[in-house]
Amino acid sequence: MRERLSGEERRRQIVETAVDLFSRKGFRGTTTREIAEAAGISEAMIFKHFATKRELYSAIIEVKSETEELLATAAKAARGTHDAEVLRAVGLKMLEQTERDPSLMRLLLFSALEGHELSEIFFESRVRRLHEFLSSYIRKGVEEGRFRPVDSLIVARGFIGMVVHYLLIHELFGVKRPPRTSPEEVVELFVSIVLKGIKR
Amino acid sequence: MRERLSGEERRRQIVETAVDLFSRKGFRGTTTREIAEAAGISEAMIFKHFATKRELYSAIIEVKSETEELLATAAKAARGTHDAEVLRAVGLKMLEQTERDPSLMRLLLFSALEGHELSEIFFESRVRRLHEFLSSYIRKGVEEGRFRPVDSLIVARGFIGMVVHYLLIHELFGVKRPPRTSPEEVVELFVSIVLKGIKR
DNA sequence: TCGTTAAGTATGTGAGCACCTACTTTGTTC
DNA sequence: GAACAAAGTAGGTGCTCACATACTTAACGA
Repeated sequence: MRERLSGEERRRQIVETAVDLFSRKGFRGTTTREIAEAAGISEAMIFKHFATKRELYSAIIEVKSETEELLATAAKAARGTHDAEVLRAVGLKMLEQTERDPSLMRLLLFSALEGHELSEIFFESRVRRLHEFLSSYIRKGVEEGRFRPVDSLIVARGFIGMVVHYLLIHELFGVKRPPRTSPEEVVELFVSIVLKGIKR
Repeated sequence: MRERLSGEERRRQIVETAVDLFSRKGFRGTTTREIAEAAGISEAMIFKHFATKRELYSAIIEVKSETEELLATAAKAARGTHDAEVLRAVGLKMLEQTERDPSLMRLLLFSALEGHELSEIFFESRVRRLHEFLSSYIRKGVEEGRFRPVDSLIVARGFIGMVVHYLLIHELFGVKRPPRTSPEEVVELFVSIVLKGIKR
């Protein structure tokens, strides 16, 4: 016998199931039938909760854009004394979060490539705000004379790019992780390069 | 009246048309009907040249993996005197190549996300070899004492990550380019950060 | 305990997909 | 200029997809 859930619960369960499938196979690559099977219900239940497949996809993206742990961590770290702490916190959080659940990164890439209109919202909440945060932090360092005069936004993106690319290579292209190098060491190296690279 | 081409020519034309469509909409998002229409022929012609849609996709990836201008440029630059020249050459080439034709980058991402089996070959020829090249260049610098002892592969990926992420943001997420900063300046900044960051 | 509400299902349906079959046109060769 | 091979087409075919319809079952308050 199948478990009977409340509307709210079932809705959440459908979203969770769909996240997994969409992130692995994309919007077009995932069928509503598959989602229903994986959730252990009939297809019609999906359409009772979401008018269209696209609406389900949008619901996912909205839910996923909300969980904004990353920025909070970064902001807290920004009150630390050393520049290294801030960058390290951001880098490690990105690594940890993505390695624990790569579906977000894949979803972001898929929606951008497939040209989903909600990709922008997603990008805005997940990427842009992080860029802004790091950028303004670096700009302050420049103004205070700790860093040489650089375009802070480009530097911020550069640092994030290092980390993102590292993740991309492992999570997306399946390159096996270097056995003797820990994530902490990798982030540490990136942090030290950027900080040495922009200091006066 | 439609132009009648030789088999070889038509085959090439189909591939070119398909590259454009696949890179914009992915493998699953592109229909053989669309390709035929865009190429100005009937669908059956596609299947006369390629047994399956997947075979057409594979043909594309093989063709696209071959054009190895990038590494050649890099290798030439490696004979230059200054480290900056080498990194600059690699970075600029990546920028220039991708901005002229973003389809390659999109194709690479799509095939990795969609889990196409040829993604690996693609990755190997386009990405991995560049990593190896830069990595061994940096390793030499470390051995010769110009750079501090760092994991050369991580650094190489870090630098490439900076450039790739910059491209990703603009080509994929459609962020408008900063009006006052030229690509040359951006690459120059990345190069200077990495070189200052790893020098003794 | 009965009536209402909402969760849930079985079974379509029309559109669009990859791919096929049976055929016609065109360039080339002797 | 006839024979032949290869380029090209019109019009399917069966399958899968998103989504719809008509129904059944369970939960729960009055």
